[in-house]
Amino acid sequence: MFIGDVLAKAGDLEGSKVRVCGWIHRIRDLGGVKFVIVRDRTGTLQTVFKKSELGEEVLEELEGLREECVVCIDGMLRRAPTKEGFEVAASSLTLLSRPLEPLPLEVHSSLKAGLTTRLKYRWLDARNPLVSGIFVLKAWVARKFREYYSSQGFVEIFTPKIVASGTESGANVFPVLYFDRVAYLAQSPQFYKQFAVIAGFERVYEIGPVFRAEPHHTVRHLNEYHSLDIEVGFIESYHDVMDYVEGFFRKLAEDLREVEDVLEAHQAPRIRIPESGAPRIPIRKAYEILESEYGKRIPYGEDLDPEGEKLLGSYVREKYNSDLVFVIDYPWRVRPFYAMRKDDEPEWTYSFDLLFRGLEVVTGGQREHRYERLRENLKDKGLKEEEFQYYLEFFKHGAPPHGGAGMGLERITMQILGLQNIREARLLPRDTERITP
RNA sequence: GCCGCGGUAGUAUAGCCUGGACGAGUAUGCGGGCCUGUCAAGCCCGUGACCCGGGUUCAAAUCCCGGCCGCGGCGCCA
Repeated sequence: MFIGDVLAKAGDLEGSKVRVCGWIHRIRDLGGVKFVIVRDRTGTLQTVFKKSELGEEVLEELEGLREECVVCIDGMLRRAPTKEGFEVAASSLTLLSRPLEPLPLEVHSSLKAGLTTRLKYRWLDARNPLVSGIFVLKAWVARKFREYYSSQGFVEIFTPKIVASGTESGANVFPVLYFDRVAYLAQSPQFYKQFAVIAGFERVYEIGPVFRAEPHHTVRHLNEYHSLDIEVGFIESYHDVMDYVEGFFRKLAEDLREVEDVLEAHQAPRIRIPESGAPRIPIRKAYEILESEYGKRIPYGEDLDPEGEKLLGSYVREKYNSDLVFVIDYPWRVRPFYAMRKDDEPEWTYSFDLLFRGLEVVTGGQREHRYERLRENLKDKGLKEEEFQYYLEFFKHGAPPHGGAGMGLERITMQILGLQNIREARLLPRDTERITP
């Protein structure tokens, strides 16, 4: 039985025999009485061994016991002035495994170690409840994503991660040997989710890994991460896509109490989204706000830099009491060729980014679904049509207007919990320096 | 890719600027001892480190040069 279950039913189980299995979290040895705190995924529970009750022999078995030994302990559950309100009066202990060497990382205080050390010994670090909580929350976000979009009539798809070319410039992809040819790890499911819409599924979503071969050195980039992707056909405008994205975040905000324990442990605040909706600010307006409010100048027609995003994040927080802000109508020159350009001003696009507490966590927009326009876009970007031939083919036989978005699962997790480094939100991060463990 | 910072016991740190009493301090872990209600248990004893190579100097953890490794900012992006 999980410790969490024992504690949940403690009222009924009081006075009866229980068995708890897990790792030894702490030992407090007072000589004639020994407290052994056991930890499993669901919590910790104190067990107590008394010499006067058990005799010398049982106590001797505890010699050499130390932190992170794997044990099962049998005993009687009773009330006690512990944090949990209960303890197990132990009758026996079964030792299943013990550390062969001094621990390179102390589990109960692993967060005091440097991130490099923690990642090197991640199997120890992840035993810290504060750490495993991150991944419980991450799994919860993924589940909410599935639930929300399924409920909105979306179908989950599973697209190839080995691909023939990148989706944009092709510069930032990892090559892999594919029999006698070179293939690449997918940097985005972009083309295939559009494929799925055109193939008649109309509304699709996918949770999958994406690979970016950029040598970045920052706290918000990984070379492998999980992308939450959606794509929707028959939209009226890119606002429909934003509505779907906002709906998902609203769902997260509403249901956040389901993961209250994790939030409390990380002292994470609620997600604030105004009743009227998250503000949608054209980037040209954002330039003005940054300049007038903060004296921050972004060159006209450029993307926001990280500082600009942070500032805009605090602006909407104060002005709209919102953790979310859509920045819309990005310049054509900073967006990929498949973005739809605005009818009346082709230097701008029907696209958006979503900033969550000042960090870009979602990118999306309406896609160009008209074959000839797509060819023009490619040409305008200086891309070779031949390289995107297979993609262009999709659009020859009836492609509805559509749009979609890609969201970074680790970035969302990081922003919900206020983590300082995205690597914390990835069990085994892949970055420029790290491919093990 | 460009720029900046750093590398001291298993882990986390002090010391470095201003070279000498640093024979490298502290916490925790680990080994041993005492202890029957701890909850960061406590107390006592022990254990264990200056990234590598070269240079300056009477003297280098400390200053200089090179290397290796790591971290971060920017660019790019989720």
